[in-house]
Amino acid sequence: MTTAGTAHETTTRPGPAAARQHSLREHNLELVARAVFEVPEPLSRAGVATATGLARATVSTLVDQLVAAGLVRELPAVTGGRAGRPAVPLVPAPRTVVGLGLEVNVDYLGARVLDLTGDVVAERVVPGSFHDSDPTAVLARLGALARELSDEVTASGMTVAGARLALPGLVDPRAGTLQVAPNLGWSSIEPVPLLGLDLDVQVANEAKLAALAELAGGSDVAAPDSFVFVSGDVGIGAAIVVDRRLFLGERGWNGEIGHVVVDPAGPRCSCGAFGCLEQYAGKEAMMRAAGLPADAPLADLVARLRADDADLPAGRALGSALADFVNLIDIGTIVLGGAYTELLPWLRADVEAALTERVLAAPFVDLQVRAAQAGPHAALTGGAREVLARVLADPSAWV
Amino acid sequence: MTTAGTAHETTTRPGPAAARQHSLREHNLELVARAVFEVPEPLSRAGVATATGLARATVSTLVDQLVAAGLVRELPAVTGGRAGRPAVPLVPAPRTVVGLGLEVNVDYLGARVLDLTGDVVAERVVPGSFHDSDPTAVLARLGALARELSDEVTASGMTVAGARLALPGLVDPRAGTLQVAPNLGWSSIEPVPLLGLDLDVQVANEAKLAALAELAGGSDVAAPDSFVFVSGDVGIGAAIVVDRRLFLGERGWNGEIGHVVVDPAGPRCSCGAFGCLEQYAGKEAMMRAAGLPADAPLADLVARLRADDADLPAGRALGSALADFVNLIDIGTIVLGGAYTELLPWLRADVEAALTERVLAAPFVDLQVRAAQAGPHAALTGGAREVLARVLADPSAWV
DNA sequence: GGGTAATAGTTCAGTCGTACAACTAATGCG
DNA sequence: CGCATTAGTTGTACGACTGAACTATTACCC
Repeated sequence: MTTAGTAHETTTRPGPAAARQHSLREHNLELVARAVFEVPEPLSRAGVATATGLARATVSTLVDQLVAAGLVRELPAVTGGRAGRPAVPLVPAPRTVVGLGLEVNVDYLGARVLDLTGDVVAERVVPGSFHDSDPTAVLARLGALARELSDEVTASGMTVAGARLALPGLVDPRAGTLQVAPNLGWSSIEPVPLLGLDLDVQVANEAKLAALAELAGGSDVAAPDSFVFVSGDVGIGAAIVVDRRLFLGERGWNGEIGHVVVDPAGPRCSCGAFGCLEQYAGKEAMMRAAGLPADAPLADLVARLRADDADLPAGRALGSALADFVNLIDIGTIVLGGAYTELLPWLRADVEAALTERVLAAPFVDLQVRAAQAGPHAALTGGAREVLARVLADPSAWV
Repeated sequence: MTTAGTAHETTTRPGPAAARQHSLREHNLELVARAVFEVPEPLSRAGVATATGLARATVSTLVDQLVAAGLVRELPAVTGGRAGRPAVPLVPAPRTVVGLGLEVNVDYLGARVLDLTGDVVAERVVPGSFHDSDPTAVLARLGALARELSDEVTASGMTVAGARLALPGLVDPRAGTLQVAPNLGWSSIEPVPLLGLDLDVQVANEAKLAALAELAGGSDVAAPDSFVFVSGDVGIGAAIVVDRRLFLGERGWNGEIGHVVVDPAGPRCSCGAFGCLEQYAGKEAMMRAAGLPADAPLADLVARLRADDADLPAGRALGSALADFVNLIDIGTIVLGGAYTELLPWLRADVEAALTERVLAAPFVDLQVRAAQAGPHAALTGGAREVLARVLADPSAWV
């Protein structure tokens, strides 16, 4: 079923649907599933009951359904030092239902499979240079890679619930189209059919999916519930997460911080305007400012910065644009991803100074700037997690 | 019950609550209420059934409850030219449950009562100058005004469901506090107790409530489902509406477009930073640019513009800041309120030029700039409507 | 070792809300 | 005047949750 989401256009506003008996069950099934999945320590049926407020009897039937569907697994009863019948711990079932994350970016192409526990089950990442590439050829190649991976995990008895394709550009998830990806040189295509996959594949913006990966948190630090994720590379994209959900605006084309005005008298940008952030804090601009070739690897810049012990001039520009962002949307935590993760030590001072100087609410808010935790190729992880989150949100489809 | 919302802080994430049988009823009661309220032509019970997808029998019992609660009224059966038993049209009950909107702004103070049909039942607006005023005295005065109005409508048999107090500044609705309102000269106060009202009063930002008023739409033009509302006066505030709901960010302190960078080499702003939009497109800046005294009435500026037939220089700055806004949040419709409503003819060209030049998604979106429709003192209307929207969202509390 | 308290999980009758179908009510039309 | 048509009501069936009683399994104490 190679679908891209049907666009049920009606003249009347959609509005919420009528709630029937089975809507109740679906709602509570999701509630129980979340209770099992989003808790550090495994819960028992009784634990789920107290956590959700549902009756023990109700929880039992719901959990049984999740176990039967293969989404939840029972661990051996643990006879802890407490009196009473030992509890049966419930955990996300490993290696049963999995999500597939796909990505084409400027310098690599890859696919990653995650299971419900968050483990990486399999992955392939192919470095390359996809600047001004041919979408048909590249997507066919990624499709072949994905099919290989998918066949592999299916042979091991897992079910691939769906896939997300991350692209660095303006994407319409509902229509399944890519409007334009400047750094790939792609425009006006329908990427999903070109993959040739027999799966439910949806396209998404790379920064948005990377932000979702960030939500899972690092090994030591938990992710904040609301943050702005800024992915700095050749282009600069951002995503807004509020209460652990992506905020997409009208079409999902928000977060284009790379083209915020830093100085109207500044250099001309590839987008046609003058003084965009990208001309100060894009990867190529940072390289040139450091006296390096525009396409030098990031490591060269880091080495130079280590040696010179001087801040990046990009910091002031980035701080100014981020202050605008915070003034406009009121999110107090900023997570820097992409190249910025590694460059943060030489950016932090100027960014924080700009924020305290320019953000109106700064005296009343604890503004935080932190490095991304999600690791390399975060969009792959985010895409796979998004698929699995959809499974979690509607477990009844799997029962 | 002079409350300001309790802040149930728990260590665990709140999450959705368990759904019981009565949650079903509450959900469907809201669904039916919305169907009756948000439709231009009155619906019958059968009409509501087809519109909501609920069974006719279910709708009947739900409608009966709404009628019994006094939220919905039955009109005389209309024997239209069609065969069959005549339908009983259902309409929002006039003058039963009402909402109270309150506001203190720089140049006036007022209260307005709306009923469920959207009619203004009563209002008082007192012009004045509240720049650097004493919050205790001013709020006591507004409280007296509000009590007068409230007593009046209560004597006519109506029930005041609650009130919203609009203030031009940073407000924390949950805590019921005002952090700072620069143009009033107020900071760090709890306004609600100072009103001395025996009602559920909540504070809110003025631009946010004005945007809600805008949602009701004008007499001729329907309001868009998603838009950015920019309220331009001495200060410049904005609100973001997505799918007919306010987007508030983390604390409701978003939309501070007045302090977005227009030019880092520009004049120093009252906020301490340089080159903020307010220094170009704030009311006082526009007056001075036109050679008028900073506190001249808006009509003087309009007269001058009519005579000169020249665009406002503020247009370019405003357009630049709005382009940043659209790039960051992806909302295609911009509604200009406050002083901008009247000044739009002399701003439009430059604003639209900046948008098409700077917004990355401009080639793919129909960007629209339009004048606000909500009329004078929009925040009063928005506040009252917000109270009534809360009634609509949970009619079971009134049954 | 056996009794008791404690906790987990299951079973079952009770209640509530919706769906479906049959029924009554009221109108237009031929 | 009868029939078709549409609105609204009544009654039965079914599904989902609850609470209480019951079973299962452990720890602890004498």
